This record gives sequence, structure tokens and C-alpha cells, in this order.
Amino acid sequence: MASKKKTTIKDIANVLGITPSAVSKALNNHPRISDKTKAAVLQIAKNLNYQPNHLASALRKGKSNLVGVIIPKANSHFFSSIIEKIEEVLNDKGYNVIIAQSNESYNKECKSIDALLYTQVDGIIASMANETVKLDYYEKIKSKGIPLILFDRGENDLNVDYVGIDDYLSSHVVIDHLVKQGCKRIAHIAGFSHTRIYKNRIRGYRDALEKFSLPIEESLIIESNLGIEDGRKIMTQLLKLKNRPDAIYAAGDYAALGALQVMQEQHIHVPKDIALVGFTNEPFTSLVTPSITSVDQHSTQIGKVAAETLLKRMDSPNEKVTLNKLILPAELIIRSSSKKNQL
Amino acid sequence: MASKKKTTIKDIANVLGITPSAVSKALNNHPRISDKTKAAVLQIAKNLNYQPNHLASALRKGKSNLVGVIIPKANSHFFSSIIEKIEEVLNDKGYNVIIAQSNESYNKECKSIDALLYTQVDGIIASMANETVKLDYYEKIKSKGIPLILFDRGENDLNVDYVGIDDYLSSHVVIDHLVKQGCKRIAHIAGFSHTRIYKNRIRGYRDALEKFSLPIEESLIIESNLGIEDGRKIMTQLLKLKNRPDAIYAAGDYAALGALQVMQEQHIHVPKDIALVGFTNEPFTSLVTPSITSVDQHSTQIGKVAAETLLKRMDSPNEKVTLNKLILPAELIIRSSSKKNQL
DNA sequence: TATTTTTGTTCAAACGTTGAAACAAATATA
DNA sequence: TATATTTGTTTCAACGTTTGAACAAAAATA
Repeated sequence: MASKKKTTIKDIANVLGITPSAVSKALNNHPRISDKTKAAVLQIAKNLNYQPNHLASALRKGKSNLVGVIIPKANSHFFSSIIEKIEEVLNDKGYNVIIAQSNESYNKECKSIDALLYTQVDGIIASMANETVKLDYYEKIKSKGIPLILFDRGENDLNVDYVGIDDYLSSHVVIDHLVKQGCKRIAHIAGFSHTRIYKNRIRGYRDALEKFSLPIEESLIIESNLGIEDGRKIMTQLLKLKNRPDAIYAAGDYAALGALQVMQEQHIHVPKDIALVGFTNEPFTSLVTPSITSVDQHSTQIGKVAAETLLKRMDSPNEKVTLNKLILPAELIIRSSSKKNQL
Repeated sequence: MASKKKTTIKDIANVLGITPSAVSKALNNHPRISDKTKAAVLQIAKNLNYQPNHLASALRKGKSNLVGVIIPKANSHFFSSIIEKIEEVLNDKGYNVIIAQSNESYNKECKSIDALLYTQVDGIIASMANETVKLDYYEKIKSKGIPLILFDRGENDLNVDYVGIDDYLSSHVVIDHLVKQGCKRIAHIAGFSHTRIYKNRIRGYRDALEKFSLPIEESLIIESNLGIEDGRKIMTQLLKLKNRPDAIYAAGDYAALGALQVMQEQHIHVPKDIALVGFTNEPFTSLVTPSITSVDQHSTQIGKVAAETLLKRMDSPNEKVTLNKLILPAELIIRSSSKKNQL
């Protein structure tokens, strides 16, 4: 109950009759400290239940061993598994991870960045909020010389390392698959084209259609925030067209789910009447009936590469290593919602 | 490009020809510093782009202004919205939040606790992993005198503040509702009874049945991890009974979803043949067809109370305030999956 | 044996901030 | 006018650790 003072390096030194400095060196396994002393120090440290004061050493060394991760929202499998992997890699190297959610809001994102800078993180890994168009706060990170890695939602203009998948190519793979299933009027529930990844998916969609000499109809390309509600709204809208699409390619799984619900409510058979493909391979896609075909982004791979790249940057901050744009391949997971051929 | 030295309080002092101490006091709005000096300091601080060194002040003040939050898994709406609220409340008071995921693993939980202690957090808010039965690491937190608040998954034995809902009562509300719908054989897909909250839900379920003089059949109470897979497995098992239940009360929404899938695959009508109620009111419950009746735990309320209680504890660490067991009321959200009467 | 090298430790300053105590100047009170 | 009080600032030590330089003792080399 009595609030005991914390044991410090000094206490250990007193017990052994040596200087705090020697203790510090012993704990850090300094080569010039004798094995005997090291053993003794370790023993006493254990006895006194010594916990190093991270704040003090961080101050002295000018390094906090903290890394910040900014994500739009943790409640998706994609982001939460990336975080899991980032933590795993970084913890291994003695770093701790601070997670901040922007909730897709630019303001919250700025606040989070300030908070991380204030906490003196040694590096930041971030995926930008949907809303974000101004890059001033990210510039702030750069100007402070803190290593920054972007993933998924990135920005070319920032000129920093980036890890993500090939969105343009992914759209091609999706369209290839749908065309192979016999679809000819493929609609695209798109993300906002001011975000690079969604822009690329749209571009890929257009180019792929062109590749197959399919007409591109602007009324079949609708931008949205890709939430369930938007998926529902847009699907309803699409079904009102005199000339309905025979396939839906949604740039997000939640939008795909919304679309699926509307179709089921209107007794449209998926995939027979309209095929459906989503994006990000959220776990629920395999659990819904019919299961939804989706593009897997290899989230743990992204997390791993992002963390490892950051480690490299933090180890050699001044090194003018060439910029890394790491584009990992995505994978189409084909499920019931798009298998027309097998019906 | 040239890595500039960071501006410190000393630099400001030099510019103005005063002492660092005066600058510090000015920045902290000390009453004895003249308004003129304060204004000047603020001006120069802005000019030099001064950012306070959090590490130094934390060391000096023995307070990091960091709070750790441990959750089993961020990818549920329940936890991610609690975190959102906790962040909101604590950021307001100048605290930053470090989130750690245990991934439902005892080992990872211990590691997270060590990491938080190492980072010198001023307080911890936690919800325990399913796996956790040994409380040694939580005792460690307590023994260091760091305020600890538990929520949702708590433990009475620990003797710390707790925020959660009334699980026992919630079960009563669920059973009341189902009985009112005419159900007589209600099965319970339960959580593991070694976790307090699930034990209470089971107890509530039993007592409520008894209240209505309904027989309690042990074969209708099955413990599980409440994942989708478990929900499927158990539902399949329940459907094999010669005497099928006419209602399912699952202690988690994912398990309820699994059960729903199995029923739909076997062309059992929900709720006509079998009614279904879940727990935690995940967003998907309202989006699935039929929508699933579920118990809402008022997550933002829980987050708010947890954060506020922690603030109180951190403000007066030695105060022998009586222990708070805050039990918030839960709310049954009635949806299609249990509305037999209206068919 | 004298000299150099190696080994193990101590010394002292530093990291940037804070806060109690000391102090001088200005203002209020008697 | 003398004394007490208030105001605004400085002084100085401290928070716990790290690190380069200094040093003495031991070991290796000449």
C-alpha cells in the first residue's frame, strides 16, 4: 500500500558499491564491463525489481522507441490485421506502437499527427483519411525529419515511401474475370476519385473495358464513400436504369454488401441476374450468402513491408536511400457472387 | 534538408535575454510572470517554431500524459467505438492514448502490459482477453500504483474500478422478450463461463427461464468462443436434436450470424420456425436479412465513463475513493429475427 | 625492468524541463 | 518615512539515464 519509490540505477549502484554509470553500462552490456559485475548488477536489478526509466533514457538518447500508426478506422479486418503485423515486427526490435484513428476526418488526422509529434515518436506509418486533400500536416512530419511511411491510401506528391497494391492492375483482373463469366455491362461503384487508389481502380476499370471493346457508360460509374448505405443507394439507383447492368464491381466490400442486400430484397439473383465483386476481402465476404468475390490486398504483407521499411529509415535517417514505392500484387478471391458459369 | 537542431526553451531565453526558467513559467502560464513577458515568449516560440520536449517534462514531472488501452481485438464496432470515445475524453484533458491489442491471447496481453509499463503510462484501461484466467500481470499494474480501469471483460477478484453492463439483467430482458413472442424452448449459445460476463448471462438465462417456469435443458446451453464458426457448429448440433429449440439466444452477434446462416441453408425460417437474438448490437445485425435482434451495450457510454473514471483516479491517486463498479443498463434492440407476433 | 596496451571503473556533463527558494524592485500599508 | 507585501525574475538543483574522457590497475610487450 505504501507508495514505494521506484528503484533506479542509483539504488543498484549503492547496493554494489559501484557507480550508477557502471550499472548503466552493465545493463547495456557494455564491452568494457566485467562479466562478474554484469552478473551482479543483473541479479540486484532483479532483486530490487528494477524497471528502467524509459523517459530518462529516451531524453538522454534523443530517441523514444515509439512509433505512431495512423489509420482511418480500426474496425475493419484490413486495418486491424495490418496493425497486428506492424506491432509484431516493431515490438521485436524494441519499439512500441501508438495507434491513432482519424475516423476518416481530416481534422482528427491533424490532431493525431500533432499528438504523435508531441509524444516524440521516432517514426510514423500512416494511411490517409478519405477526406484528406491538404498535405500540410504530412509535410510537417517530413520537415521535422521524422521517417514517414504511407500505405494503402497514399499520395505521390508527398515523396515518401509507400506500400500498397496495384489498384490499376487489380481492376483489370476483376474485369477479366467478369468478362470471362459473360458479363457485358459492368457497373462500377467507385471510391472518390480524389483519392489515388480509387482513381487508379477507376482508370483500370475503364482501360480494361476498352481492352475488351466494351462501351464505357458514365451512368454506370458512381463515386461514393463505399459504406453500406452508399452501396444500397447506388444499387437502387442502378436498378432504376432501363438498361440494367449485368455485373457490379464495387471498390469496397461494404458497398458490395449494401448492393447485395438491395438485390436480394428485389429478388434479383446473384450472380445469375447480376454478378458482384467487392474489394479488400473482408472476412464477412466469405460468410454472407451468396459469398462475395473480392480482391485480397494481402494485409499482413503490407504491414510487414511497411514496418520493415520504417525500421530501415529509422536506422539510417540521413541516408539518401532511393524512395520505395512498393506495389504488392493483389489477388482475386473468386466466390459464389460472380460464378455465373457454374450455375 | 540540413537537420536543424530543435529549438528549446533555452533558445527562446537567449533571444529575449531572460532565463530558461522564466520561459518555462511563461509557457505554463505561471501567475507570477508578467503578461508582457508571456506575450514575448509566445511570440518568439512561434517564430522559432518551438515544440516542447515532452520527454523532458515528463521525466521532470514524473508524469507521461500517456494512457494505455488494452483491448482483445479492434476490429469490432463495439471496441473501436469505445476507443474512439476514450480518446476523445482523454485528449481533451491533454492525454494521449496508446492502444494495444491482445488478440484474445494471454501472452500477447502480458507483453502489451509490459510495453505499456515500460512506456510509463499514467493509467491503463483494459478489457481482458478471453483466454486470461491468471491475473498476475494485472496485479503487477496495481502493485506499481498505476490506476487501472476494467471494462466489459472484467474480474471481481482484482478489486479495481469496472465499467460494464448488467449482463444478468440483459439475459432477463432477452428471455422476457422471447417468451412474449411465444417461445418455449430457448437455447443459449453461451460464452465461456470462466469469463464473468458470460457466466452472468448464463445465470440470467437460467433464472429467467425458471421465472417463467420453463424447463432448463442442459443440452440447450452450449459454451463457445462466440465466433461465426462456433455459431455454425453449435447451430448444426442443435438442429440435430429430436426436439428442436424454437429460439436461439446467442451471447454474441457473430455466433448469432453463424447460426442464422446455418438455418437459412437448411431453409428454416427465422423467426417463424426459430427466433434469434444476439448480443452487442454490431452494425451488421441491422444489415443482414432478416435483421438480428440484439442487445446494445451503449459502447460510447462505456468508453466515456471508463475514461472519466480513470481521469479521477489519476488526479487523486492516493485518495481512497470507494471502488466503482459501474453497471450501465443495456438495451434490447428488437429486429425481424425475433418478431414472431408480427408475422 | 620499463613501457605500452588492455581492462574495468569512475567522473562529470549532458538531455530539456520544472519548481522551490532566493532575491531585488516596485507597490502598498502603517 | 519606515516597514510589509506583492510582483517579476533568477538561481540552482533535480528527474534517471547515458556517454566520452579520464584514470588506475592489471596484463602484455619490449
